[in-house]
Amino acid sequence: MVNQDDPRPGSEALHGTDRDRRSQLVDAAVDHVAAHGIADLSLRRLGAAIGVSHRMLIHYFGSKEQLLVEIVRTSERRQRDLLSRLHLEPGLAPADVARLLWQRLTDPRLAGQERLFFEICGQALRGRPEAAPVLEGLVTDWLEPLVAAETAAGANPATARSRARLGLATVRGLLLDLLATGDRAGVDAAMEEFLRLYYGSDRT
Amino acid sequence: MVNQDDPRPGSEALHGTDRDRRSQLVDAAVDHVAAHGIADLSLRRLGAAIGVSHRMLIHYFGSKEQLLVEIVRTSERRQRDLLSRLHLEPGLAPADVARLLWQRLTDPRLAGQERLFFEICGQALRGRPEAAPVLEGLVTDWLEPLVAAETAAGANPATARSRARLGLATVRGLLLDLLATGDRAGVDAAMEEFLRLYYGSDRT
DNA sequence: GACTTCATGTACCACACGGTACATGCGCGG
DNA sequence: CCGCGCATGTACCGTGTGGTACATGAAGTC
Repeated sequence: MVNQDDPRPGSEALHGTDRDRRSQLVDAAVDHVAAHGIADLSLRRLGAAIGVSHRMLIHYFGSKEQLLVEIVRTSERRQRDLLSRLHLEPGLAPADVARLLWQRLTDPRLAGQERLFFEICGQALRGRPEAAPVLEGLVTDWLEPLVAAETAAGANPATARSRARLGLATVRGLLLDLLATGDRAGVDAAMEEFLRLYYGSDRT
Repeated sequence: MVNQDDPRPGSEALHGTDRDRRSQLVDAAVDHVAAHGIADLSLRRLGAAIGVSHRMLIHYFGSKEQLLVEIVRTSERRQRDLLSRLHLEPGLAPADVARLLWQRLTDPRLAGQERLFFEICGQALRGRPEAAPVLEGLVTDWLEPLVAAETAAGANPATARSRARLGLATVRGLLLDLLATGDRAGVDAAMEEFLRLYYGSDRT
């Protein structure tokens, strides 16, 4: 009765509702963080925002650090889901696939997530531990499918890797531009210019 | 004798040594911030690091906010100086100019500054007020010289703008890739691929 | 040589933070 | 109906923060 908190939340002691509550909390936390940033997050404010006392966040996640790890992981998963959920009808030209992907990425409803992405990058580059694992997958995780697409399109492996890396970097750079300036038309035009260079001027 | 601090540092009351001291402090602060990040900066730690009491930082800058403004502004100025100090001998092909600029930007000694750039971006995208002014100049300030270079190379204005925007975004995306992965060779290869697409395969 | 000015330091304040101890109350097994 | 386990809340603690009041001492002035 002295200490009734399970010191190992997430262990086998958690079943059913408890696990549900936990993921429900982390979902709400990601939403809040996508909207308000991760920089000056405090357990108290987060708790107040999602309707729980900061005590419970500690209870479910052990510490602020672990909660942040969970938030970052979940946010990453959401990002990746967005790509994998992109089921394309076959017969589309690569340039059109890219254009479609760009359209989805720049959906204003995703702006919060994209901002969060760059914010987490900034923190991770500083060595903030809970954001550091992101750096690993930041490039490589996205590279694999892109390389696959390039090789399928007939590029030799080395070129495919460079081209994939280039495409990823350009998309991110333009995304940053869009978030900073909000100049949708200008950024879209730059993207079109890129597609022209990347896939050739003929849209097959 | 009650309050001997000038409430308006930077006003006409500051002359000579005072102003020098101030800029000396902000220089040291930028160095420290480039090395240790801006996220969890505290006046006390910064003061200890650069050899001054946190009291004096308040004295010279009025508040932490204003100090951060100064730091960001100075860091920006340094970045831009880096570009303008790039006096190139004429007769270089645009692709070679770009390659040279890329070499300088990716100098490991600049890694701290580059990281700081992305960190500030992340914060600014969140609406942190002292970083917000950065967003304005983040694209446009760099676009002007690039557009000038493109038009000089014979592109029509609209295309020049899109191409400039694209080049800037790609450089930044690849810079982020480099900082995250450290894979210098891979990123350089992607850059070469971009230059090939951007300026054509022939290196005049 | 007394007076003033001002840069700098020391000690302090109120506050918000992460984290902990303890209370409370709900839901379920007997 | 009881009793226990557990989710949740409240009150607290130590710490570090930005910012302020006041002390101190070294220059410069008349």
